[in-house]
Formats: sequence, structure tokens, C-alpha cells
Amino acid sequence: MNGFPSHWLNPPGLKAASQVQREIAEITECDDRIGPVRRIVGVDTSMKWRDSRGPIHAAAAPISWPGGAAEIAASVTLVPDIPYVPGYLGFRETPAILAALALLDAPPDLMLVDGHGRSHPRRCGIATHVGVLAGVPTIGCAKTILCGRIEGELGAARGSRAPLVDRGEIVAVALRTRERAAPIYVSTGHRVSLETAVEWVLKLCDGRRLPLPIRLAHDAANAARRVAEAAQ
DNA sequence: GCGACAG
DNA sequence: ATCTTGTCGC
Repeated sequence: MNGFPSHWLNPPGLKAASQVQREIAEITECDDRIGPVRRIVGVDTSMKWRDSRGPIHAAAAPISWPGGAAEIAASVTLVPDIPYVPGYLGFRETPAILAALALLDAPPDLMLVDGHGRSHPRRCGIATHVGVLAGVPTIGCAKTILCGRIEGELGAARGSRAPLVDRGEIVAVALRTRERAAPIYVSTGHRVSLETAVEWVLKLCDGRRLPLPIRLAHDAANAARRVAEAAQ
């Protein structure tokens, strides 16, 4: 599907993992390289409460565009190699996400990932990780900050934005997608510029804080978890 | 050394 | 990430 070293998914340790992230960050494209967008997929995972070593359930939820009609979501259950460690989420969840993506009849034209992309200490959050390995344009949508700080003031109106700056670099946009709601942090994952990413996220947030494909993926992943838990 | 720390 | 129902308010 896409040729890459196996250790990009399975490094021997965290030190090697950091090096992999720097390598991926080197080849990531932060400019627009998107074809016609007719199908958008959101991906997310679900797991048991405070169970960082148990199985995770990943879902890929497609919508058609324009219109935003939901299509059948795909989901898989998989035991991750590592527990959750801040900064290394990609190594934990990417295998399951790629497996769910492989169940779709075609790769998406654009993908939204729950988590950071470039707004990561080594510029390789899960949205970048997934985007490069899948060879798909991705946008990172995170609910809280991993690194950096908001520069300036973020307005209260929907659509207000302020840059998220880390070590002098704009790595994401703090975006008010809904009035009276906390902002989300939109970043480049792969092959999508920050400006384009913000445009898409605003278009996909139907009066809600999170974009539709992410919400659908969240629901599908939770449904898969309930099915798996009921079956045992 | 200390604090911070996506999901 | 997830446990949980209703309830209050913009």
C-alpha cells in the first residue's frame, strides 16, 4: 500500500521512536497537495476507562462531499504495542487506524485525525504519522495543547483564531469552532497547509465544537468497543 | 533538575 | 481516553 520501514511503526524503544518521528517530520509536506475532495474520512479510537494496555478500537468514518452524507464506517480492534505515553501517541494508535482505513473500499481524499499533527515536540504528531504512512492528506484536530502557547488573544466569536507558537514557530491554530466553547487546535498533518486545514475544519463543524467526521468516528469507535465488550 | 504532558 | 443523569443556562 505504501512502502516504509517497519520500524516506523515498531521502533525498539522511545529513543528510536523519537528518531523515527524526526525522520517522518523531514519528509512531511506542509503545503497543499490535495486532489478533488469527494470523500472525507474521520478517524478516532476508543478504549476501556484507564486501561492503557488493553485493546483499542479504531474507526474510520467516511462522509461524501459536498453534502456531508455519512457512509458506512469501518472499525477494528487491536492490542497496541505500547501504553499511552505523551508525545508517542502515533506508535500506539496508528496500526489500528491504518487497519481500519484498509477496510474502506477506497482511500479518502482528505482525512481528519483526533490529535495533533505538526504541533508536536518533534513536529510529528499522530496526524502526521498517519498521513505519511497512509499517503493521504491529513489534518490534526486536538482538544488540548501538547506543546507551545497561544499568541495573542482568541476572540469569542465562532471562527476566531490565534496562532499556537512553539519555539518561535507557528505549529497550529487555536480555533473557536463554536461560541462559548473551548477552542480546538488545528494543525497540518500531511499535504494540507495550515490555512487550508482551518478552512476545512470550519466547514465541517456544523455548529458543534468538533468536525463531523471526527464525531462520527468517535461514535463508531465507541460502538465497536461496546460490541467487543459484550462479546466476551 | 523541574514541570508539562495529544489520546 | 472514559465513568455517568439530569440539570441549568446561553
